[in-house]
Amino acid sequence: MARPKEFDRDTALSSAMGVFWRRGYEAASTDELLSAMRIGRQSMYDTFGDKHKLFVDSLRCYHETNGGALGRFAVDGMTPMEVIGRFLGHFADQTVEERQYGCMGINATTTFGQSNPDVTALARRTAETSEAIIERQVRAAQEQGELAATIDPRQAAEFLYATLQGLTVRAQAGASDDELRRAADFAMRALKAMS
Amino acid sequence: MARPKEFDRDTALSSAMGVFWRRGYEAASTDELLSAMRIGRQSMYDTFGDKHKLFVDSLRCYHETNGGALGRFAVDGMTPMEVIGRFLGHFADQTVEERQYGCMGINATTTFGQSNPDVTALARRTAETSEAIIERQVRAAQEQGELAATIDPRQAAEFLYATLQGLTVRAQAGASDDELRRAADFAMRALKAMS
DNA sequence: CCAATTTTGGACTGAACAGTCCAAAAATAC
DNA sequence: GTATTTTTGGACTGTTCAGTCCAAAATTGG
Repeated sequence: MARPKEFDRDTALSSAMGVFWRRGYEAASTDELLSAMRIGRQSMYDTFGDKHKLFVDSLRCYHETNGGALGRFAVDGMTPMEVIGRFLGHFADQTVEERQYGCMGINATTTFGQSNPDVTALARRTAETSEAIIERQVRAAQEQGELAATIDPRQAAEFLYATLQGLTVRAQAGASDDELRRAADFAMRALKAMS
Repeated sequence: MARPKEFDRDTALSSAMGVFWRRGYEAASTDELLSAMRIGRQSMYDTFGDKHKLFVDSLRCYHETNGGALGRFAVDGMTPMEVIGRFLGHFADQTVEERQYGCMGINATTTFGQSNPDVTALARRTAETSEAIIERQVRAAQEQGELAATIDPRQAAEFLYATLQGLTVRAQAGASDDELRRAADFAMRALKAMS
């Protein structure tokens, strides 16, 4: 057999993801990507094809490592409604830097719209994953009597996910801690008030 | 005196805005902008400075022509809550094309984050304008007894604006009519349930 | 009708870009 | 140790980009 690759594909991909996330598709030059990935030009083209394929793979990597991020907000001892509250309120725990990079999925959506099938499909998968995680907490909240049983869990999850995306954009735009917290609190209070 | 400009500045700017809105900052080449604006290269540089200044001016133009767009949703004979319902539900009236271009302000935010002071300031102004329009309708709804007087109008407006931004992103990502309508309905029902 | 001033558009420039090519190095299998 | 295969990195390429330059055209004031 022949010489093995010196680098780990997933590690390099993760580095590329970071660059695309922070800089966006166009602003991320191949040179910048290669420096961050710590691999040679040819290795990148051999392994990933071209810049656009690398981006799609990076977005897939983001989906896999961060798409289930909501799931990690659930900590032992928290009630389902407390978990949902953290979904909406987690911006308070973020640094200014983290906020301003926003969500790579949203950034990809606003950059490519639906012009790219791969990006659209990945965005859809991320949305489905996230909504499923939220829906599970809504159902749990209903089972524990924290939330009215008459609420449609799927609809509630779609609403909460849209609100979460909105808060992400507001945070990226530089909204204050107070505004973000107030909007999240309001959403939670409105949810609890429903019957 | 001397020869007057052959083109109208605002008309040209409006055309540039359309290109930046649809294509994004980087993807909009100067050639594409000039074709759309129907002016020569030199005229653009003389009048607007450079591409980035043209973008900021375009964003300002967007703010001026579309920032108050929410205000136009209010039609005679509608109750304040019906108007708010249209804020959140207007996506149903949009074409697929309109949806996928999203909101130029959000697109600018996800492209530039807070790295550009002019963009940040304009995004902030647009947010303030929109929230003020929403807040006015919330107060009106309270005065007419459609909404509990105990609700803080500003907080409600912040919440509704974040939700609206989220729905815009969901629409841009290709969410179905049904999902958009359900999420908007849910938000309205939650709002009405509050005391 | 002429002088002054500005617009205009096409040619040009230098830089940056994504992507290719190729020779040398490295690692395995035998 | 050698043949084979693959990686590697740097040089290279053609294109595209934002922005500049300049000469000709156009318009107004007198």
